[in-house]
Amino acid sequence: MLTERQLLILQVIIDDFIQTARPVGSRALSKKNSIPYSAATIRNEMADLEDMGYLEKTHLSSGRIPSEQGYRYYVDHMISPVTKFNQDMNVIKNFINDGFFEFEQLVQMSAEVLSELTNYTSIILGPELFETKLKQLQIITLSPNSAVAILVTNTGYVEHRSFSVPAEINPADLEKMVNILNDRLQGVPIVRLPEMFHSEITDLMKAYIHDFDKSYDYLKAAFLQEQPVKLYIGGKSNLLRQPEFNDVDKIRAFYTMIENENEMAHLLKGTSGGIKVTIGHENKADAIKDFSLITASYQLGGDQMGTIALLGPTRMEYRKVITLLDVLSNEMTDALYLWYKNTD
Amino acid sequence: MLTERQLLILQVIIDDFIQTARPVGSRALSKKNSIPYSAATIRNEMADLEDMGYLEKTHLSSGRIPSEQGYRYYVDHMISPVTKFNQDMNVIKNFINDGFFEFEQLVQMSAEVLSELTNYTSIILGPELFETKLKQLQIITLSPNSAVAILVTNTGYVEHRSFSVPAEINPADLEKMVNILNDRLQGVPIVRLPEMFHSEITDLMKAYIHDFDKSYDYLKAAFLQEQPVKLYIGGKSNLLRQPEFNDVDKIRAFYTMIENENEMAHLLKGTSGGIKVTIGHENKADAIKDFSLITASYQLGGDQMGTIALLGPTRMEYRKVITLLDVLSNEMTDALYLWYKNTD
DNA sequence: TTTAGCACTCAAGAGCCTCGAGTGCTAACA
DNA sequence: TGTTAGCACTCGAGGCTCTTGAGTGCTAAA
Repeated sequence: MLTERQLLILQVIIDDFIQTARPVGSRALSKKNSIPYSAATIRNEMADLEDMGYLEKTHLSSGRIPSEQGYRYYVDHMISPVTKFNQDMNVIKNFINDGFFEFEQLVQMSAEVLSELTNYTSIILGPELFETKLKQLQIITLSPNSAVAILVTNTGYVEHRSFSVPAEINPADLEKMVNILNDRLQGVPIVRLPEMFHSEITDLMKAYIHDFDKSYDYLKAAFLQEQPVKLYIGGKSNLLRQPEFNDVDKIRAFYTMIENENEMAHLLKGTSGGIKVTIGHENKADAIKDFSLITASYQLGGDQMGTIALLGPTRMEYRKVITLLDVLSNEMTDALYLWYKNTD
Repeated sequence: MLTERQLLILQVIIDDFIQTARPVGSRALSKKNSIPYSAATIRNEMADLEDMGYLEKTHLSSGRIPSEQGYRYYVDHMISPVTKFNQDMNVIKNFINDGFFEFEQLVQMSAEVLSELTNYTSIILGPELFETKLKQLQIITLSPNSAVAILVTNTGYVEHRSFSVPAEINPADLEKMVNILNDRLQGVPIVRLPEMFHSEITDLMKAYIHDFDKSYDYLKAAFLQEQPVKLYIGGKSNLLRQPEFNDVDKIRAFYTMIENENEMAHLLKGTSGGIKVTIGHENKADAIKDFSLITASYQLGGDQMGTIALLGPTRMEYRKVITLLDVLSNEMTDALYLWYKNTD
């Protein structure tokens, strides 16, 4: 268990290091008003904190920096609710309540605002279709040999895809099929669409449609092809301003990782509700063992919808980031609730 | 005018420097089989080429590197049609002819393939709606207070936007209006939509629709709000592998620029048909005075549609890039032609 | 228990040296 | 007259060494 004094010293060291990115030494600490002990005393405490694993040295005679365990303790026990960031919180609230016009836009702007306020990189994983339901399917013929397929969910999500129609397929047939599908599939959860397509519908349609198999394959491809995950990343270049990024190799590693959308999406997925902080080696992905990731989710009526995250150096302004993420995810959840309430 | 020998030497120097990124000296040159002159002779020629502005030194006693003027000459006079990149060309042809399913996907994949083949950063400016025509407008009511608006063009481009419907607006009215608009506006060029909305349609509808003004404003916002430009950037981290990027400040500058989508779009716009090479200071934007930009456009039946570009260091493999861009833009134009032919 | 004092450590930066790749110029050669 | 060999000179890069300053641990005194 840490003593009062150790707590104080640990906290001040971490706060200071987060600000300056430089190892903090006993003498500098002893000069602060908040710390009424001599350098020697502080040295003793620091040595103890190091033994306990909360601090580290960068080399034998350097000042101390927080270890990952130190950050962990800091995040778990030392982040009292702060009103210090009121101004930033208002920025978020205002921009959300400004009224948004489109869901994707809201998400994208959130990412930008967030990384601007924090100077870290923000990542937003778009809504999962998991719990949404089909509102409408539609096929629009553009020419004898091309068409565009549109799928709309009850949450207003629109997917579309244009494709060419081979000569042997009759566009009119396609439209007929889509009409039938529309009647029968409305309200079906998107995830169940593939099986419904297959099991329930085909019998009915076979009777009506000439050359059914080919047309069916076509529709299936048009509507059910898997969509890539939606990932918005804001402020990629922000991190370059952090002093830990003075090393070209680190930059390379960072950008190589961040451009791998699949890996990023994988990283964010599976974070359930609430705010979660992952520090350094706690991260599964090797590429961000030097980073901390803070995730929060925004929701629509209890079903998790998406994830907001901030990625920064382990030396991160945890307080600020946690506060802001909390506000943002609540505001988004509220906004989405208002937005979609009464949706079937 | 350059002599035979000067031409040879200039070309070899540029080729060599493009490969190695190191200043090339007279002695190294004289050892090459293709150059049967002694180091001293070469030194004399190099001095002349420097006087003429085609070469530079990095410091008083360094080897020579091409000047921007040198690259310009190289690009204008020394790039004979090359079959050397047959293999890469085939990669492009194959992937395009693999059959694509969606326009946006094609564009995005092109960007990726291109930057993979070249190791530079590729930028693709999405199609302009300029010449496309309206195929269909649609409004889908999700709930009493939200709806999604969808706009489809004759080229299969789909734009959509969800928005909330204030209590005082009757969704049935909206649908009625959209039906009327659909009848009257089909085939109208997208750019003319705003004026058509205003001038031709309002009189007709005022008669039919209760509380017309509000509903009208709403529809207008839903369908006519300006869309941001579509910009795909592929292989952003590729350039980090180039030796000229060993400087953190340069990296910062590069990423800051590349994330500014508007500026990038502006840079690519206004490049008419054909392939255009802009070297170093020939670029308007300060941020890429160190880079070269090679642009090509892909077309649909003569109307310019979009721009493909590659951004790299001035020390760029111009031959390869030009060859590949040429192939890609032709292939895309062909593919789009097949795709959209017979479209109204 | 706290503090002062002292010997010790290390990173970072400045200064210096060496090495190698390059140049320009001059004089000799074909 | 064009080409080449030779020589003195230049400069960047990398390796050494030294100094400085911020820091530590340990011991002994208050």
